[in-house]
Amino acid sequence: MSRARPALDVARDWGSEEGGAHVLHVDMDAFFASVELARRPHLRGRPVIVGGKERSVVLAATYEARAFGVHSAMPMARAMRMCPHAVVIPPDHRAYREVSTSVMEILGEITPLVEQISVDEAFLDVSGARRRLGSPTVIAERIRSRVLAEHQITCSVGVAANKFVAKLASTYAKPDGLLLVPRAATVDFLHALPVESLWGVGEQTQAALARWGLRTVAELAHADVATVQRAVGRAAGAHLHDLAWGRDPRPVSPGRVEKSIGAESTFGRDQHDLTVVQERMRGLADECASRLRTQRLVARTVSLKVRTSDFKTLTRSRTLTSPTDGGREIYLLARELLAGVDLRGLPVRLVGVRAEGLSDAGSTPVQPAFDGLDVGAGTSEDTGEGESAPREAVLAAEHAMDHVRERFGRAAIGPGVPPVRRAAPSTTHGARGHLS
DNA sequence: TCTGGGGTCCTCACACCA
DNA sequence: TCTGTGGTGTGAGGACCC
Repeated sequence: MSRARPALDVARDWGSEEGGAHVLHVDMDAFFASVELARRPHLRGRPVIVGGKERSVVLAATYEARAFGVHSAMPMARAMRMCPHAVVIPPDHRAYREVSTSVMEILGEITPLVEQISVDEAFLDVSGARRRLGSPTVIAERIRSRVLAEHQITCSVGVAANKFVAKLASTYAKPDGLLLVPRAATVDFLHALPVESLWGVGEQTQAALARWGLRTVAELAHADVATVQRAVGRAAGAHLHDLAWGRDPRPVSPGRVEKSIGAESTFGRDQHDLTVVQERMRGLADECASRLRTQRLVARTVSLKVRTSDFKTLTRSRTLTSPTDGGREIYLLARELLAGVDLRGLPVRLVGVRAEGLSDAGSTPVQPAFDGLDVGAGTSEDTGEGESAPREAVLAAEHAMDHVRERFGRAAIGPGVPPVRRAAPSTTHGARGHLS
C-alpha cells in the first residue's frame, strides 16, 4: 500500500535486458480494498473506501475512488466530502492477514529468499530460481497470474538490480503492471524522478532538500555529499546520495526480527478523565504482553505514547532491570510513566503502549520473583488488590489466559492486570514530568 | 482540514565512567 | 585533585514507511 504518488512523466519501458535484474518487489494493488472486492464482486467498478467511522483515516481506496482524489491516510471526513457516493467498508484485518499469508506462500514456492516487508508487499531474490522457472520477468508474470487466479486481486511487480530500485519500479508499474529496470538503465530511470520518490524522503526531508535547491534525484546525485548531509543529517545524507546513484547493497533477507511490539488507540472523544485513559492502557498493555508471549519474546523497555488534544505527541520510556512478557508489569510501568507526563491540563486524544528491547524468552535470563516492580511502581495500597501477588503467579495466570483465548477467542477472558487507580484530581495539571 | 495504528531508524541531550 | 575527552547507555522526540 505504497503512498508515494508517482511522477506522471516517467517512461514505462526501460528495455528488456534482464541480466543484472534479479530482485523482485511484489506489491498488492489497493490491497485491503481489493480483498473486500474479491468478497463482494458486485461492488467492482464502484468507488470503495476501506476505513473506520469517526476520527479515522482511509486505509485503502479503489482506483475508482482515487479518481476523486481520495487516497490512503486521508481523513475519512475529507474523503467522504470528495467522494460522497463511495461505498465505505470497515476494515477486517484478520481477512487481510489470511490473504497475505496465502500470497506469501505463493512467493515462497518461487524461492526461499522472500523478505516480507508489510502485509501486502515483499522482496524476492530470484537469482537462484532462473534455471528452474525462467527469467525474472517470466517469474514476475507467473506470480501475478497466480495471485489473480487464487485470490482475485491484482498485484504489481518491479524487477531491478536491487531492492530500492525494484520497489520504485513496482510503484511506477501500478496498477496491475510489471516494470523492468535493467541494471544499465538504473541511473537514467532514477534521475528522471523527483526527489520525494526516494525511500525516506517525506514532506520534511523534501522541504529541507528544497532549501538547498535539490528538487530532483538528478540534482541530489550531482550535489556534493557534504551538501546533502548538511541538509538532512549525516547518515540520511550519505544514504540518499547513494540511492540517487542506484546504490543499495542490502540483500533480500528472509526472517526479519521484530524490534518492538506496541498497541495504541485513539479515543472517540478527547479524554479528561485519567481513569478512562488508564483503563484503555490496561487493555493495550495486555495486548502487547499477549503478543509478546505468542511470539515467545520478552521486553526490556516499556514506552508510553500520549497525544493531547492539540495533537502534540509525548513519549516516555523506561528500562526494566529484568525483561518481562507480563501485561501487569507493562501496565504498571506505563501508568508510572503517565503520572510523570505534564498534560498541561489538556485532554488525551490517543494513548499507546509499546514493548521494546525484545529478546527471545527462552534464552533471556529473568531475575528471581519479586513483589511489585523494580522501577518504583505503586504499592498494593494505591494500585489495587492483587498487586502483591508473586510475579511468577501473575505471569502463570497470564499464560493460562493465553490458552483460554486460544481455545475460546480473545473476548473470552479479560486482562490479567490490576484495576485502574482512581486519578488524583491534580494529575492532568500536575507539575511532574516535562514537555519537550 | 483535521489528522489511525503498527512499526523502524536517526538525532540529540544527558549521565556515567574510564 | 581538577579538568577535559571520548565511549556507551538511556530517554525523548522527530521523520518516515505501509
